[in-house]
Amino acid sequence: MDDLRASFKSIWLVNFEFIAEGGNNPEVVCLVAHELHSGLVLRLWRDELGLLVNSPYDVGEEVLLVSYCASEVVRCHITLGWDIPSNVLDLYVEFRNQTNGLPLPCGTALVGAFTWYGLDSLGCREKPSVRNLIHTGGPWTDTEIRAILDYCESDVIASEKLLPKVADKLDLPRALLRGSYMKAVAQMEFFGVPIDTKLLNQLQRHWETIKEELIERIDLQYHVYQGTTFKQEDFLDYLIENDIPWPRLPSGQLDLSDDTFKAMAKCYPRLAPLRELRTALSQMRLGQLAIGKDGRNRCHLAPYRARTGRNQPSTNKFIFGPSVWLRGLIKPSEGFGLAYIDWCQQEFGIAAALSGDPKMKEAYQSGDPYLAFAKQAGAVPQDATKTSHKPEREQFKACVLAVQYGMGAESLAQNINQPMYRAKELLRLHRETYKVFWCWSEGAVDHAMLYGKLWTTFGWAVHVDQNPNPRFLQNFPMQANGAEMLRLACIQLIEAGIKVCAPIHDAVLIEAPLTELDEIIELAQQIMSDASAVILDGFRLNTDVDAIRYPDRYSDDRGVEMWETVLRLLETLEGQGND
DNA sequence: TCTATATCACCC
DNA sequence: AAACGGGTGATATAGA
Repeated sequence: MDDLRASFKSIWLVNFEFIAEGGNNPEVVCLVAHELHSGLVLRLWRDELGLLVNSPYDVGEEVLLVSYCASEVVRCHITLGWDIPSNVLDLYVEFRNQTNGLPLPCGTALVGAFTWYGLDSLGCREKPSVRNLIHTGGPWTDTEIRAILDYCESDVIASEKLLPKVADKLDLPRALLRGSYMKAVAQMEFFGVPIDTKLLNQLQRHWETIKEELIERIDLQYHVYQGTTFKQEDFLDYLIENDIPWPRLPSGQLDLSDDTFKAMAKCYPRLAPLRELRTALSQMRLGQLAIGKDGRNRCHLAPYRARTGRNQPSTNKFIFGPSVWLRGLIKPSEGFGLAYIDWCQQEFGIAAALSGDPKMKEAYQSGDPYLAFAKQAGAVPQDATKTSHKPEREQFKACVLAVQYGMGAESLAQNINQPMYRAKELLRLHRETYKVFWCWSEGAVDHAMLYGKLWTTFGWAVHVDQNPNPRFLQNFPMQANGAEMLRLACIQLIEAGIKVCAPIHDAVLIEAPLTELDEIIELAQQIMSDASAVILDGFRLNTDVDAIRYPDRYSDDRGVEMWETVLRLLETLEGQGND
C-alpha cells in the first residue's frame, strides 16, 4: 500500500450515482470523490457537475483513479464530456482476479469483496430505498439529495477501506492494464451498436403473430402446440397414434433435443417439419434488446465476469447474444459502414504459439489449419484443397475443435457421424502430429493441479478447486489468453481513434464513415495482429473481415434462411395492416 | 399458483 | 459419476 501511495501524486477514489435505463447512456445524478493523500472530499450534485467543463480532480499521468467497476465511472466522464483518466485501478477487477475460481460466500459485488477481506459491514447503505429514490428521476428535496450523496459516499468510503486489502497482493502494472481495458469498455458501452429500429419495431409489433403463423401452418398435422407452447403430453399422444417409438432421458422424460429430433426425422420424415418449427421458435427472442433512444444497442459488457476473464454481457440485452439471424437488425446509419473483424482460428493459433509446436505453427500459418493438419497426418495428399477433400477436412476440423474442448472419442464420433475407431484414429493423429503441443498442454494441467493456480500472459489467474474439471484446465490457456488478446486489441483500437461498437470474444465490431472504412479496417487489422504478437511473443494471428456498407445490413450466412422467412411473413402482415 | 429443477438452445 | 471449454436465458414440468 505504501508503494502504491508513493507511486502517484494523488489517488482519487471516485463514485457516481446515475440513472441508466434501457440502452441509453447514464444520466449522472451526483459524484463523490475522496483524495487519499490530502483527505480532500468532493460531493457534487448534478447541477454543479453540469457547470464543469472537466472533472473536478486531475486525471493526468501522476494521478490514480480508483473505483469499484471503473467502467461506470469512466462512462460518466464520457457522458459529461470530461477527460478520461490516465490511470485506473478497478477494485472489482482486482478482487475478481485475486479470488477467481474460489467459492465466494457473498458474491462479487462490493459487499462480497468486503466480506471476503474480513472488513466490517458497509455501514449506512439502505440500498433499495435510496436506489429507488434515485430512479424516480427527481425532483428531490434537500433531505433526499443529502441521502443520495451519503449513499454515493458510502461506496467511496467502502472502496477506501478495500483498497489496502486489494493493494496487498497487487501487481500494479498489470492492474493498470486491466484498468485500461475498463476504460475501453466504457467507450464501447458508450458508443454501442447501430440498429435498424424501424424494422425492429415492426418485428416486435408482429412478434406474437409471426410465431402463431409459423405454428398454425405446421401444427395442423401434429396438434402438439397449445398457443405458442409445445406440449409434451400432446406430442406423446401423437407418437402413440402414429406408432413411433421415442427415446427417453434417464429421468424418463421424452428426449426432445434437436439431435434426437434430427435422428428420428430421418426414420420418420413426416417429423421433419415439426423439427424445423421447433428450431425456428426456439430462436425467436428479441423482446429485451437494450436499444437507446438514438437507436443504438448498449448494455453492460460485464468485463472479467467469466472465469476465463471473458466479457459476459446478458445474451438478452446484447445484440450478439441471440441467434445469429437477428444480427440482420444491425445496420449502419447513412454515410457509415461497419466491419466485423475476427481472428482466424484464434484458439488453435494460441495453442500453437504458446506451446511452441512447430508443426502446429506451420499449420496455422498455412491459412487453413484443418486441411494442413490432414496433410501433416498423411490423411490427404499434399495438393489437396478445401474442395477436393471436403469430408476429410471437416473431420480434421471437428477433431481440432474437439481437442480444444477436451472432447472424448465417443462424442467426436457422434459429432462427425463416424464409427468410434475413426474418432479414436483422429484423436491419435492429433497427439502424434502435435507432440510438442500435447506435452505443453499436459504440463500446464499438471502445473495447475500441483500449484492450484493457472494464469495468462498478463496475469489473469484462476484458482483450481479440489475437484477441478481437467477439460477446463486444458482449455484455459487458449480461451483466457484469447480474452487477453481481445482486451489488448480493444485498448489499442480505441487509442488509435477507431470507433469500436462491441467486443465479441474473438472479434470486434467497428464503425467508420464510408469514405474512411477501408483505410480504418486496414489499421484495425494491423492493431489486432500486433495485439496477437504481444500476447504470443511475436507469433501473429490472421484476421477475417466482414464489411457492411450503408444501406446494407449485417448478414450471417448461418441465419439467412430464417431471416428471409421472418421478413416475408412480416411483409404480408404489414401489407394486411392489421394492427 | 409460485418456485425450483432439468433440459434445451443459442453465442464464441 | 461422467467424460465438450466458457457462458445466459427460456421453457416445460414437478413439487411445495
